[in-house]
Amino acid sequence: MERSRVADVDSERVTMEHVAARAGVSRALVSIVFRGVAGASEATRERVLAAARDLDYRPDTRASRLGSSRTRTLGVTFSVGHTFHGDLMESLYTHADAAAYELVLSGVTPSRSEAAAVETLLAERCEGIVLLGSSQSTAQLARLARRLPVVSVLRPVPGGEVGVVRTDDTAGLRLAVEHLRALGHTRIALLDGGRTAGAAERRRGYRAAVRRAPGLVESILPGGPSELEGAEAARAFLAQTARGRPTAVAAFNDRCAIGFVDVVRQAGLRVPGDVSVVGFDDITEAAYPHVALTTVRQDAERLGAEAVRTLAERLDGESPPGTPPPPVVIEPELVVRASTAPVTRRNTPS
Amino acid sequence: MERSRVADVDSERVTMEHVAARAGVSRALVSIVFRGVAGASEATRERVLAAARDLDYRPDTRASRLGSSRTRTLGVTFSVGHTFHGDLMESLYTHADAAAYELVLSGVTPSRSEAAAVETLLAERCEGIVLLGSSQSTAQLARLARRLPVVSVLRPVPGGEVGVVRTDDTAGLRLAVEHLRALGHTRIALLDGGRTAGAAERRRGYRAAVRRAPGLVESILPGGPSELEGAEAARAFLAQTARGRPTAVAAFNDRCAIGFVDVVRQAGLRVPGDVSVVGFDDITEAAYPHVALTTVRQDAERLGAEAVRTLAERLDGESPPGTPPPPVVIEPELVVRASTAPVTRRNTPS
DNA sequence: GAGCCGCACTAGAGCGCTCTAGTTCACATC
DNA sequence: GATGTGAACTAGAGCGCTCTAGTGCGGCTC
Repeated sequence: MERSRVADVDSERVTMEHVAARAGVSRALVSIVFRGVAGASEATRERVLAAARDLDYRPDTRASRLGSSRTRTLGVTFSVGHTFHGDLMESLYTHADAAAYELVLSGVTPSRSEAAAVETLLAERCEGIVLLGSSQSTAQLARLARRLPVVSVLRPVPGGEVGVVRTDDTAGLRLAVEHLRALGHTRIALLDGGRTAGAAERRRGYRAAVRRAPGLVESILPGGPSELEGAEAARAFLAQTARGRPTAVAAFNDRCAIGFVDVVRQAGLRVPGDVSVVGFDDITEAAYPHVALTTVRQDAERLGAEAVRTLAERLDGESPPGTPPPPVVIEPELVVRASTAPVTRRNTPS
Repeated sequence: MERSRVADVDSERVTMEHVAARAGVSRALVSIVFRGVAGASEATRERVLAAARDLDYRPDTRASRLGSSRTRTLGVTFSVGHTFHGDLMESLYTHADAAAYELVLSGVTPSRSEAAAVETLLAERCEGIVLLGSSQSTAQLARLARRLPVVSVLRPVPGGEVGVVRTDDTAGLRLAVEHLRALGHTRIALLDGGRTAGAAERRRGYRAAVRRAPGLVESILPGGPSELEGAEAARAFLAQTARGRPTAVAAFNDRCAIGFVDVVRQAGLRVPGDVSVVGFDDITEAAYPHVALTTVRQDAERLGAEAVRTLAERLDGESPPGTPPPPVVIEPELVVRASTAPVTRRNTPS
């Protein structure tokens, strides 16, 4: 029963053999044509492709990966529905394609852990793995990196065993703080990112920038990766006396900043009139006219490009095997929009 | 050169053969253990698993899919970074797992078309395909459905060749309009979704509801799938005289609603004091306290479950092959939060 | 005309699994 | 003791490709 149904399916399955028969050549020749390597005359090449088109044939990737010594496959773990991961993925697809690698995606959801996602990538025999905003421990990552080349995007990993491609988070927050200071702000708060990837570095950048500049006052409000935490931070912000409140805020990321802005505006404050806000990432929404968020831009295009390059160079033997490449740190860029303005008498009632 | 490097990799590769040798059994027995089928004694089973653990072995999915007549694999196309697709994916992973299918993801990005995404899924020899919010033409989808079972989630497809799992969009907008009417609103506008999946049905639902209820005035503002279009619609809304403006708005989706609310609030209007707003989807953000959007909830969990069930039943031969199942239409649910309120004298200056 | 080159093409042995058709063996049955 | 039974296990032929090591042959040189 089961067998017979399967047999039906089998009979429909068109393989290289069928294409070869139709084109009047050997299987090997068809393989040569589809891999795009030398060894077939132009005439035959076209005949084979025509036969394949007629039969609606396309090579079975499972079989080709098995047959070849290389799978030319890169695994990617990411959070499904995460806006910035979407931007990164766009870049990964482009550059993987250019480097002749295929991408295998494995999503991380509330009920599907990153470890499980990685497990399926290993079972697929990916040659390298890209982790977007990994939340695994350094030890776990190091163990994985001993198996195959791994690059952590967005999240720094100490120890040097794991490849890292990230934005200079520390410099990013320095940029944010200096921008606000140049506008005359002295009470600049940080909406912290807690334990999220990159948060520790941004906190460090904030602290360093505040301490270096004379007259700045350090003030850290608990925040987090989404609008929810930004909104909560706003409530804490509003609970302070108007006199004692910071006049500017640097947020862990754009979504956090957007949640913050939403709530302070609903409370009747003006952004940037009463409080200036700087985000981080430059997600698509930040550029929408009604949001117009000043932010520290992470270059998704370059982050993706470097992640692929890092792995491809190791896999293609262009860089010494064994030694993972040094971390790639990309400089962020301040994008000034309409959520920041010079400090005014209104928000510094001295 | 190339060869030698590859040979090194080969030597590291641990296969079923190695596990079998270590456990002192045949390859076939190891296969039996890993597939979890009957035919191995408990003692042997444990010995094999122990050997596998020692060698850090995991079966090669490429090879197992090739060897078996079934791949037990479902392909999914989705928009990377799309919030609601993230919610759906969560459900898809859960139910695919329960039905003993694996998911293969293929992302759609601005530079990677849905057709290209489908192409890689076919090359992977998926047994069925789930399309989230497909934007392909009916003809393209019908052609694909002739090759293998396909289910379109969120987007209705006429013709009956393609499986469909969706929310009753029409009923959803009726729910929204009736809720607003019950609050006393008579001028209820629709922020339209344009050509996005589901938009036509929602428009129809809005029209029907408005026409059925005496006293309601039809008013459609161009909108779209993101905050950007919601914000633009808000500007058109604000351009109307305060007297002539609708007192309530039903948006194509939550993101559109959020953009709308943002802009009208920045213009000094109160939501829901001056204008009530209803969204659609019930994305995570809609429930955040500072957003508190009244919305028509699409049940991501059930949509995902039905998508998997539809395909699994056809593939496992439980439903007659050839005839695609009837469309599954899931009733939406109104979630009342704080963005809607009874009409007041203030917003109906008669 | 012998010898050689290089292009176009083929044979066939893998790749790491699955799965059918066995084999083996302890134990029960008559 | 011959036979049967069923559980535990194995042999080996695929699955649809890749890729090395060929073969065949037209054209060139000397």
